[in-house]
Amino acid sequence: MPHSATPTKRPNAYSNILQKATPMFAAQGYSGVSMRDISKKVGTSAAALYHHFPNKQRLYLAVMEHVFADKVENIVNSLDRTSPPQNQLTQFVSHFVALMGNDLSLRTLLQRELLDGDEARLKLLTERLFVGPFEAIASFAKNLSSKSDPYMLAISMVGLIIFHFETAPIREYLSDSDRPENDFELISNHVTQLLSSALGANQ
Amino acid sequence: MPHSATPTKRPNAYSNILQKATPMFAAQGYSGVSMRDISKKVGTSAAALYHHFPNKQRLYLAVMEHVFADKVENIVNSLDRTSPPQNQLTQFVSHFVALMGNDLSLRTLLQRELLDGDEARLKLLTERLFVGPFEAIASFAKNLSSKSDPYMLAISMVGLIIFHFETAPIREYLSDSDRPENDFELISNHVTQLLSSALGANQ
DNA sequence: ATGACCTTACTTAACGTTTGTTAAGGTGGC
DNA sequence: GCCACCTTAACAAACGTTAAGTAAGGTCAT
Repeated sequence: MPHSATPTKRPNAYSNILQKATPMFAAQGYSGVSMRDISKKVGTSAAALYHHFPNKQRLYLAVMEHVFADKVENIVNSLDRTSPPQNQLTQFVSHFVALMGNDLSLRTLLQRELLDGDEARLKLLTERLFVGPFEAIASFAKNLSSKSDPYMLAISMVGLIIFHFETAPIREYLSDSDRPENDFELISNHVTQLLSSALGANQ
Repeated sequence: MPHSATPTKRPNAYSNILQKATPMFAAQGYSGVSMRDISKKVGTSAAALYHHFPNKQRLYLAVMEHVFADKVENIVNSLDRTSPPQNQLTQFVSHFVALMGNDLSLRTLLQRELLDGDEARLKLLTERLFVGPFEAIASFAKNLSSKSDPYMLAISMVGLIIFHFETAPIREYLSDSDRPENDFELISNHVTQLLSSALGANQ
């Protein structure tokens, strides 16, 4: 073989492991996935993983960092602070719906962390990643309504969106009506309308 | 010992095991808790558990049934279908907030099931337990607003409440303002107000 | 260009522990 | 004597992790 057939074939085992491990941890949780499980998916031995990560905990942490980095920060970048708060609301909702809908691992790991995360890790994650977007959301929430606490409102907005994805697997059993596909736009519109009629009315 | 000192001291090992295992599964998840962990908490040997349950899976399922039974059904009973929908909304929200706030295991196991539950178990749980309350909520939601899909609205209501509890552990790191205690009434009022101003306005 | 040397990336084997589960037997109330 | 209820001991498998060795490739003085 003279030179690599595929031009950019240097998968960098490290990030390849992260990539393979991410959906596994998302689907089965930390203690539901063994190092041997991961090694099988990657196609190496279990011991090889220890060449790249000191132990399982640190591998998991690296997965978290890999998943959350950038993506969460992009929320604050996607908001145009100069536009009227109503527009910012619409912007945020459609952006966040797309984020949660397209990245199953991100949403699942986020919810797992809220369930399983010890205090120290939750504090770290929150301060390093969540505070920024949260403040940005609360900021335009404050301009939307003087009636509600903007911080509670921000939590409500996020929860509203996430729960529609969380309940997606049981939706078809909940109501016998032939539901349409789990359409992002359906959720996006529903949430936007609910929030804007809640906040637009009694400002 | 002539007769039992404490009058009703017949703990019925079976339900005692369930009682001890419930918060453990809620906190650590299915694969995070071993049969020996449970046996230690109960105060017996691990093998003793197999006298009451055929295996770990069935023990877990019994825990689920034990936790969800009654409590979830009570939601539909707590609703007075004859009162105006606005009152039903207030009733439901305060009842559901109390339920989620007072029973940590219930909420946590519910969320774990939505994350981990295989299709078959989710279908079973939904049809046997969730459909009733869900229809009841959707029913008064339909009378509240003709604008939104009542089924999506019902999901929104539940998600709104649950997420405020889900994010409770990171709340203090999210905003530096000295938050009050995680007050049920605070959440209850916030959600009720948000929903009623959303739905009362453009009926 | 060669050999010595180092680093990187992996391998197979094995360690001690924990896992779910079973077998075999004992004890106390009916 | 029987049955509900528990015990201790053990099983094979899977767990996280480590040890030791090897093959490939780059570096560098000679």
